[in-house]
Amino acid sequence: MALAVTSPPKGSRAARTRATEDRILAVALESFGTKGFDSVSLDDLAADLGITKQAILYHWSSKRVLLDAVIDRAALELIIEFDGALSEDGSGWSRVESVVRRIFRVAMRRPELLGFIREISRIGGDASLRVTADLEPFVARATAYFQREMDAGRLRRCDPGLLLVSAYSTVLGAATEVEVLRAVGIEPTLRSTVVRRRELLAFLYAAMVAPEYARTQAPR
Amino acid sequence: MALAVTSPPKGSRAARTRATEDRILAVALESFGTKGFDSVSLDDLAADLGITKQAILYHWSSKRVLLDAVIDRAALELIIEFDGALSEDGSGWSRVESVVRRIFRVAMRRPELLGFIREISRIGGDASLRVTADLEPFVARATAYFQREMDAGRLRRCDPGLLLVSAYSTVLGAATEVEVLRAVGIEPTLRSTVVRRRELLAFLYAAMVAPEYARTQAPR
DNA sequence: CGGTTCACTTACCAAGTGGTAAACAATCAC
DNA sequence: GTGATTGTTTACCACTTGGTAAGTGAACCG
Repeated sequence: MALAVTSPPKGSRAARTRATEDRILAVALESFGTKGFDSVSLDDLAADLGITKQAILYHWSSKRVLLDAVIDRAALELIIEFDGALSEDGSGWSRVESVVRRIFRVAMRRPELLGFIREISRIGGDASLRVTADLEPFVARATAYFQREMDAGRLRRCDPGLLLVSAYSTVLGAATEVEVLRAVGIEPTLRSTVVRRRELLAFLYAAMVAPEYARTQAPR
Repeated sequence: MALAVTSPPKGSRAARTRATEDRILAVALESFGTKGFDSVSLDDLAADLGITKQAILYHWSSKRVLLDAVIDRAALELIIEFDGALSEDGSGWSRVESVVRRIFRVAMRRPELLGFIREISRIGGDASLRVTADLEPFVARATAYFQREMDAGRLRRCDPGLLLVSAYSTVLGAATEVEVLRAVGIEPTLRSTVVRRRELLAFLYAAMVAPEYARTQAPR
């Protein structure tokens, strides 16, 4: 993601500045997403980056302003990850399946990204307003897609927004709720993830696909 | 829940002590669940309670030890809320439905309880081990129930643990993921909650109930 | 009644918090 | 080259953090 610029500084001054800000945002996103906003001090961040806290405050005037920047970055990365899947070919179930696979991949490779969105929801106030606004275009596309598929009789008819929330939290839960998985005796290894994804797809398939349409298709 | 003992202290000393500890645990659970463990200082808690921070530290030797006590309390309350539904009469879908309704009720009335469990998962380490251990008996009962229902052909056959996680995170998401709901244009009012619950039940019904069995029943 | 225990407060403390001010060194414009 | 600009550091600061030590008044027990 971020171009990891190491010890010998090169490129124009502007480019190096951009690279530094990029590194800070990347580390901040990771830390905020896994440990939580309040649990990460600016000193912690700076130590991880090998710089001083005041260097961070030079680029963003306060921790809160930095958070806004991290929110924008997280939303951007999320959209990049998922919007592509929504644009892919295929209709009905196959497109839903590709989105679910995409979410799983993100949840496995970059759990902090999804964790961060949750964290922001909890902070509330301006922060969640911001992430909501950032993601609005993507949400609009997704619900519009659901609506079209329902009209075409390929998805079970229901509130498209609620369907999105249900699917979102189901996938997010199965992908990230590690402790709960452990509680039911499922160690989150790589192999079990494949099984989990398969079962979850079956769960979602049953829940979402219109039964009349399903009968005309091979279920998996 | 906690017997709210107000200004004039009465009852035996032991009883009053228990009442105080109860109040502290209740407020701590609420605060930790909504704002997060690190975001709530002992001074904040004490101020909410109208006592001093040192009074809290008298009952629990450190903030971390207090957290353990709050975990135990949260797990106990969760089990009280849900275990009853598992023991109710009825089989197959009707029992699942009653559990879902129960979770919704808890999510609406006491969002901090479910939020706290999430928070604990994120803290990780000893904390999540503890909540896992506390909830183990309940989880065991639930998965055993699913297994029986699958054997009887009333629920779609799949991994019972995964089914529990999927159902759990779906319900929890629809019930608590307020920001996401807002993002898809659903204001979490009381009336919309009823609609949401109905749609979610349909979603889960389609996902969980074995199709052969469903055909013999009135879907709702 | 008198001493002990108990629940709690007042008074602190060292470490860490977000944030400011000023010094400094590399890089840019000329 | 020279002087201004820019990114970063060193030095601070006021305040909050979790936690300790000692004191206090009421309830309990003989």
